[in-house]
Amino acid sequence: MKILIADDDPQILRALRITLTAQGYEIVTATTGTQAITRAVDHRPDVFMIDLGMPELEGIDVIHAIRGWSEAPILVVSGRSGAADKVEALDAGADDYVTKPFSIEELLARIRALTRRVAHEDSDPVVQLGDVTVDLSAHSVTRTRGGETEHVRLTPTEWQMLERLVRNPGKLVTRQTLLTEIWGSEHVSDTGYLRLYVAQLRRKLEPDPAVPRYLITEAGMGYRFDPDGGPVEPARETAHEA
Amino acid sequence: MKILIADDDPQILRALRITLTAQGYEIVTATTGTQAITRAVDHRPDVFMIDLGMPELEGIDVIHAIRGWSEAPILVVSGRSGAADKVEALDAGADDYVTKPFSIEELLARIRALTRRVAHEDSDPVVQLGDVTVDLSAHSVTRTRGGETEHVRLTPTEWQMLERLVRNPGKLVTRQTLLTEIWGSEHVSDTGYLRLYVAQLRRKLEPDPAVPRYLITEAGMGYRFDPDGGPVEPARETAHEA
DNA sequence: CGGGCGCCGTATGGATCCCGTAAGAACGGG
DNA sequence: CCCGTTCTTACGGGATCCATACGGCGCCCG
Repeated sequence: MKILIADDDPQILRALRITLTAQGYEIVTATTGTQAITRAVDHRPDVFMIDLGMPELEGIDVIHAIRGWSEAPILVVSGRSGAADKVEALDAGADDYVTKPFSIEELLARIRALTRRVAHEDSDPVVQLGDVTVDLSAHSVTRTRGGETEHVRLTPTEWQMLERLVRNPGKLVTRQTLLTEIWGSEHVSDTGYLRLYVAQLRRKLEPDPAVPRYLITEAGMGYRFDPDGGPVEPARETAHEA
Repeated sequence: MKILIADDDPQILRALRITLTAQGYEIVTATTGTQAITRAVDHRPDVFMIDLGMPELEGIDVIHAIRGWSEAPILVVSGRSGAADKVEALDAGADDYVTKPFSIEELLARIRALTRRVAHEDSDPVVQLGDVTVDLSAHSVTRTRGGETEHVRLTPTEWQMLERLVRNPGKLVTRQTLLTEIWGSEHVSDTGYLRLYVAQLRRKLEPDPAVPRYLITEAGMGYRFDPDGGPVEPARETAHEA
């Protein structure tokens, strides 16, 4: 997420750069109106923070210029607190207006509110197991067969186990961990739950349940989810390499 | 353009109603949190103006509830000017925060800024469930049978539930989520509400209520709306078939 | 080299919980 | 006071979960 900050006060610029960088934003700064436009065209920021009282070009004109080609949110930061200034800026195309001095926490929250609408493409944890798609956020499992998608129904316990495995791709999940996290801390002795539900999951998810490629069992330790699907032909000899 | 104003001060309500009506807006008012949610579901406003200090239900909870099914802009109007309150409201899903007393001109400008963004978005929430059409924006359900269209009446609670499900197509909606968002955060134990209203919805919407194809129940977890209508042949238990 | 043992996969049956349905009471607005 | 909505209660059916049993496989050990 890239933010362009246009302010003629270098001290404010420095402070904001430090704070916003710490929040994970990428910062581009400008000290004049013309520079703001130039850098905006150059860097294509996702959010604008624009001060009104800049030399060379008024902030209002900068807003107009930006709105000529960008839909990105514009947050105006200004020392003027009059209603007329706010109305003018907002009607020019700004999305929010904050007066100096402002709380940095509030500013961050307003930036989050503005970017929330633009950046709803937060990567959904979606995992592919051959022709089966697992969407953890939607709690849905679908199998695509010949262009047709059909839903695969999972019981709550099956979900619990699948979630534990998929959220740790490639890593071993101890039998102990699964038992205590799903059935409670008092369960330590394996009475056969795991084998049961792993079998059930494989039957519903694996292309060939008899030859597991994604839900791998580590004998004596636990289970592991292999996101790559393992080898296609497991019957060969892959003995000693380096 | 319809605006819902939720405030416990009837005097403010009256003043805002006059001013905003003069601007060409359609106004819906509410004086309590629960009433705000009810009327929101009922009238589907394009913008929300919510006061924080309302009885029955905190403004924050109202914001959460609205965000459960609506993307409409939320403007918080509050007497509290602390940064913490602002951060909390904005992070809960609000788009703007204005402190009382406020300039009416500024308020109008902020509303214009918020609605400007919505006008560009073009999600037309119309869903088909067999021969039944659900128009979320128009707040209407019609069944077309042999060229003839008849109106289907839904109670407010039925709408609440249908909204939650249809707004999240394909995604599982937890029983917990439905309970807390529709009946309040104090409800956690299922006393049978959900089964009741889901049955009611199925009776009114499903082509064959005995074999649900759109309002799918996920045993032990919640419910899910399947926009594709699922398979014609309901999936049997996973045995050993090709 | 062979047997014993432990671990894993699979199948089956019963106990329990959850879901769908219905009928009736309580509540609130017109 | 009537009517629509919401809530309570109860019951039958089905799904889920759990316990048990059996066969296969690899590993350790004799």
